[in-house]
Order: sequence, then C-alpha cells, then structure tokens
Amino acid sequence: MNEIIVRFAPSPTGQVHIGNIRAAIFNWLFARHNKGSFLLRVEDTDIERSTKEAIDALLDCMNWLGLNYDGEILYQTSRAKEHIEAALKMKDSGNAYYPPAKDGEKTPLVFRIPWDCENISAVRNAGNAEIDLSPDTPVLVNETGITFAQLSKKGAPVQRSSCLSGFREMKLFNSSGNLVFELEKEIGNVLDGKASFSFDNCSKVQFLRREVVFTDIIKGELAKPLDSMKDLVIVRSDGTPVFHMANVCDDIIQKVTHIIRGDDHVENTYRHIFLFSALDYPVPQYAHLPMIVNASGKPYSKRDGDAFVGDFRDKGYFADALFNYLALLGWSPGDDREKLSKDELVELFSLERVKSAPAQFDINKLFNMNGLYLAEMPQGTFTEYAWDIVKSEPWVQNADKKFFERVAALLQSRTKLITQVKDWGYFFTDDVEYDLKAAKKNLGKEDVKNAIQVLLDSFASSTAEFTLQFIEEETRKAEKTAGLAEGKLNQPLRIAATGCSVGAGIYETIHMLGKTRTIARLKKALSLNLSE
RNA sequence: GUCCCCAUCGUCUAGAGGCCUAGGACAUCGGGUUCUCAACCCGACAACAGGGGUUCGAAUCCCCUUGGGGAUGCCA
Repeated sequence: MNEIIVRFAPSPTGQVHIGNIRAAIFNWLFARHNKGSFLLRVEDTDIERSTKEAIDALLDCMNWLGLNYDGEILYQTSRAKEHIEAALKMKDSGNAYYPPAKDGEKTPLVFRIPWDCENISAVRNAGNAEIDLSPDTPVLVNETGITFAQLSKKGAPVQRSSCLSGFREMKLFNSSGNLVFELEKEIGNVLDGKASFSFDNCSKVQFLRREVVFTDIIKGELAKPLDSMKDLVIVRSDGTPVFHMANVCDDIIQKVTHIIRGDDHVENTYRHIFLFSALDYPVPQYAHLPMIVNASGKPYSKRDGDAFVGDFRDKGYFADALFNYLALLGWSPGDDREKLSKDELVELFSLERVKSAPAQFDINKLFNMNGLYLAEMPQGTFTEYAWDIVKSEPWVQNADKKFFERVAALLQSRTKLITQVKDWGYFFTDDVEYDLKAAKKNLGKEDVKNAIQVLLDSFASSTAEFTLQFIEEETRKAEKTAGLAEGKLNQPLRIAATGCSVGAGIYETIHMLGKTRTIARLKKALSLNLSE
C-alpha cells in the first residue's frame, strides 16, 4: 500500500480562521490515523496580500494546536518558475492556447478543457442534450469556446459561454428548424484558431453531453456537465501563474494522494482533474469538508472578528479543547463520546464519517468543553497555566508561589476559562475593588454591620487558632448576637472580605486570607460609603 | 439566471428500510445538594423542512417543492 500524503495549503493573507484550521486538523488527523505524511504548503502567490506576519501567525497557531507537519514547508512562490514551465509545456502539447489579442493587449495563457477526453477516465457520456436558444443573440463559435444566449424556463435570454468540448456532436438549428452548423466538421480549424463562426437567428442546439465525475470520500459521486464549464486561465497576462496551476503542480511535486479541503473548492476540482490529467499525473482522492458557519448560520466573513484561532487563545481557551471541539464539527466517532484526546481522535478518525452538511459554530459548547478540560487537569498543570496567565498582573509581582498554588487548588473547579484567573487578585492585594452593587445590597443593613463588627472583634480578641472550624463558629455566634438568621452573614462576609459576590467557600476564603488581613478587610468594608 | 451541493431538537450530532414511542451532548427551564458561584445528582422542554411516490414497513431509497450554501475571476 502506498503511503498516504496530505497537505494543508493556506494562503497567508491574514489571521488564521477556524475554518482553515479545521481543514488543517482534519488533514492532520487523517494523516496521523493512516501513518501518512502531513505536509505544509504556504500558497503565497498573492504577493499583494501575503505577509510575513500572517505566516508567523499561521505557524504559531499550528504549533499551539499541536499540528506538527512533516518535512519542510513548501513556499509556493519558490516554485513559480516550474509552474510557468509546466504551463508552457501545456501550450506546446496543445492543451493550452493564447486567445486572440484585443487592441494589442497581452493575453493570458488559457487551458483548454480537452476536446478529446474519451481517454480520461473521469469523463463520461451523459446522453443527448438540447438547449433552447434566444434567436436575438448570435451564436459565436471560436477557439475560446461557444457563446450563446440560453432561453430560461420563463423565456428570458441568459448569456452563457462554454468550452468547446462540452458540445460534442453539436448541431445548431435556426428558427425555421434547419440545421445550420455542425461543429465536428470544422473542429480542426476551430481548435487551431483558423476558423471562427457567428450565426444569427438560432433557436436550438443539440449535442452529446459529457460530464466530469469524481467520487468524493465525503460527498460521494459528484459530476458536472462539460457544457457548463469554461476554459481557464493558467498564466496571467503579466506572466504569473494562477492558483489552479500552482496548486496542481505542487500537489504533483509533493505527491499528494488525498486532497482534503473546504467545500468551496468542489467546483475547482472539476477543473483540476483536467489539469492533473494534462500533466499526466493520476488524479488524487478528494474529500470536501462542509463549511463552518457563524451563530446566524451564515458563512464566516471578515466581519466575524471572533473567528480567529489566536483570539480563542487570548480569551482563555485551551488548544486541546478547541482542537477537540473543532474535530467534532462535521465529524463524530459514531457513538456518544465527545471529550476525546488527540490520541483518541487520531485512532477514531475517518473521512467516511465526516458529514456533508455545514456545521454551525457554538461558542457555548466550546466554553463547556474548555471547562471540562480545566476540571480534569492535574492540579500542578492547572497551577502552571494559571500562573503563566497572571504573571504580568501587578498583584502577582510579590505573590508567593506556594500561596498561589493553594488558591489555585481552591478555585480550579470554578474556572471555565484560564483567563478568569485574572480575577483572583483579592487574594494577593489588599487593595480590594468592591462590587458596589453587591456591597450595597449586602452590607447596607445595620444588623449586618453589627454582626460584622462583632465577628471582627472576636477575631481580634481571640487567641485561638484561626481554623476553618473557628471561623465558622465565630460567624454563627456573630449572627446570633446581631439577631441574624443562621447563614445570613455568609454572603455579606464574602463581599466584605473579597469585594465580590462569587468565589470559593467563604470559610475557606477567609482562612486562606488569614486573620490579620481578614480583620483589616472587614474594617475597611465597614467604613465604605454606600450612600447613593 | 445557470451549474453544483446541502437539509434530524435552538446548536453539535447518533441513525446505512423494521432495533425509533428518534438516542446523546451543549444551551434553556424546573428540582435536589448548598454560605455565593461552580461542580454534582434528578427531571422537563425540544427535531426527521413540505408534498408525492417505492415498500408489508421510510428519518433512512426515488421525484418534486421550499429553504440555505457554493461556483460562475487574469482571488486563493
């Protein structure tokens, strides 16, 4: 069995998009599952828009997600010469032509969908066909193809132009029903550019329809009639190769066996099949991935600023969580498992199980999955990530790492995004910011204030050890003394000690803060001006 | 317009003619636990786009309609 080779071939023209990286992930999974190679090719032929920054961002994202590639990166621009040479060879072999120049302008090199394509296995006969024409528009036949106006169902003329080879055994009829032209009789001269025709008043064209077919691993058999295809430019008039040429040439040089890419490329596939064939190379296997759409069900556009891979990292998502989530967008293992490690994904992945319908990105589900990863992370690992996230925060500068570890242990299960660690400041700085709304609600009443004062005094005067049990007991006593129901002091205490209304258990929190700092904070809280 | 593709709960999905009274997960809403928030446990809501066939039997196969997307570049 031959080795499987896939490639990820992005254009470095901006930030890396989740749709792109999902294609990379699926390629990677397929390669790793089959013990094949995952190659990286940077399609930087759009010199205007390709930037060094974009390439760096791309490599950074891939590295972050663990998408390791095999071999060296192939930069497409480095092969421009070969692309041109291959194109010129096509010209020599009669597969490409320069259309006649208008006004002396330079013309591009155009690949011709081959007239003789019976020997191309991807092309098959699709039976006799007939198109009604609008007699008002002349039918043009020349070496670049056929131009005409089709009559739509509603009777409206629709301008069309097609390649010649779409019209095998073409017969053209005028409005009186007379045969006025047979393409087969003139084809030699037409292909050579020695003859061109124009017919007025035609109402019908009959021909033998042919179509290109390929079997997509995901979508199944896909076909397109040749009469709906046009010859395509392969070298621009300025002498630079276009995407189609470069892409196919590089897939050949990299010996790519499976092309796994976005749905938006299926139309290109029909054309690329002819290019592979003209370059005398077997057509690879194709798998077209469904698109990822945004929350409104629309395709992601530049305006969806939240779809960049880097942004997810910045927001506190983990690479493994994002990887896992993205792998589940359009694919599933076939059972109920969802949280899957990279190794499991590699083992389970198959292109056959990829869906062909577009998938909507759901930030809620990713958020939840990220929480799963965080929750199951070993404490030490979590602490390291947390530390890394907050090390630039001012309150961390004098923080004791051991103390930080204890705080991390207390709050891990409550953390969904690693960036939430930035809210832990109240453990490390006494310059607490109060959530004023919560403070007003919980600290405004006199009996609460009294209770806090009582608690404060008892903390200050007691010589007992400042244990969890002690804290809880004193809190109960303070409630009783101030006439509060049991438990009613907890939440005010939380606000007073931490400034905010959510967090770990309040006794644990206070215990963590220690006696001295707790007393200082309670005092400060009592002196807050909560009026207005 | 033309060509191509797609269609199961709000979302991701399971489903290969009978295992489907359509399963799971996220979200939402109840309830339990509880000092808050998470976590956890229990429960509820919620889908085969519509219409025709084929078949003893259809979410599954075929056709039509509708809706969505892509292509129709000397962008990639």
